[in-house]
Amino acid sequence: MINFLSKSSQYAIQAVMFLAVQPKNHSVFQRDIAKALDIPNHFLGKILQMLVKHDLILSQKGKNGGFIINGEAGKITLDTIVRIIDGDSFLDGCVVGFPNCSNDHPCPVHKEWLSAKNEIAKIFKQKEISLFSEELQPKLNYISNIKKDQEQEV
Amino acid sequence: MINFLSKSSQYAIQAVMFLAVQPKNHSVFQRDIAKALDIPNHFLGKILQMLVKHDLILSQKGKNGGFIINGEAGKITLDTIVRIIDGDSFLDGCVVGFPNCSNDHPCPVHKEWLSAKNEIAKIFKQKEISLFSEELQPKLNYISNIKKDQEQEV
DNA sequence: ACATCATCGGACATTAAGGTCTGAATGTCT
DNA sequence: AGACATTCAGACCTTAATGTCCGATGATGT
Repeated sequence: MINFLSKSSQYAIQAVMFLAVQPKNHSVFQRDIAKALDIPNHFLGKILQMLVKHDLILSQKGKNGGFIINGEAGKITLDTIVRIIDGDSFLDGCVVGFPNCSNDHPCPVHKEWLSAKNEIAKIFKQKEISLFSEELQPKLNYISNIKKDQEQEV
Repeated sequence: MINFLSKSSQYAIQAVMFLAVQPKNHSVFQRDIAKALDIPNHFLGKILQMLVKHDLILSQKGKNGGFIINGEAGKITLDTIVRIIDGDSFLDGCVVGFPNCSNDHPCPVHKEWLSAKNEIAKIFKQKEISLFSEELQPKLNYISNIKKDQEQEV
């Protein structure tokens, strides 16, 4: 299976979704996020730091510390997260890797791939985290259930 | 930039396109394909071997040897090539990497991503190599021009 | 002030993809 | 038959992403 997004981006998105689902003003420890989502703890650490630096989430050191979503959780889009982690050019480039493929000088699949990329870009830009909860509560439950499943196993 | 396809798949597709564009019964040496498409020579070697094993292209050893497309060039789809190189599950899996995401148990972006994947799958399955030449001759020229550009530089 | 706890930050280890090299196998030409 | 040219096949190296470790930093409660 080919990863469209890097693991780092995937983990970042998962973490933000998880934090967005928490009760108001409820911060979570890194290790608890890692356990709930089955992400390597220290690897998650660096990803959370990046999200903090870009003000998507807030961190608090020491006792009763942890991470919490910054402001309006719903305003964060997947696009924002991926650009922070994987950079702005995550949707650029030729699918089949021709070096000088461009709109002026299109490779054989250029037009078709452009259309697919636009649909992907739409998903990433339009969908704010909050929309998922408004549209489909069951989907939001998916994420909180991950934690519950984990606890039941222990 | 994130690679949707692996380099190996990209190189394989490029090589097949290149061979499909050659004059009838005209075989090409590995090193000439590599030079024309700017692909590492020996790396291309293994990819060509895989394509030979799966009967997409034919090989001939010795003097006047080389590689040539097998049968109806136009009948080869991108899907066929990618499955040979990257495996059958190249479009499976959750975009954001949730471990147990499925149709029955969808993650927050499951439905949207499914739709995007379907469009991508359509591109890869429907589009035979021949269609590109029928639809858009300039696009086919793109590939032959790569070789010409190379020759001019030397 | 002090002990404690969790994030922060850099160094280091592991893994998988990508790429290189060399010799064997096999074909063609004279 | 012999020389030669090319693919075939495996071992090996390199690089970037992923994952681990540990000490420094800063906040909190007593």
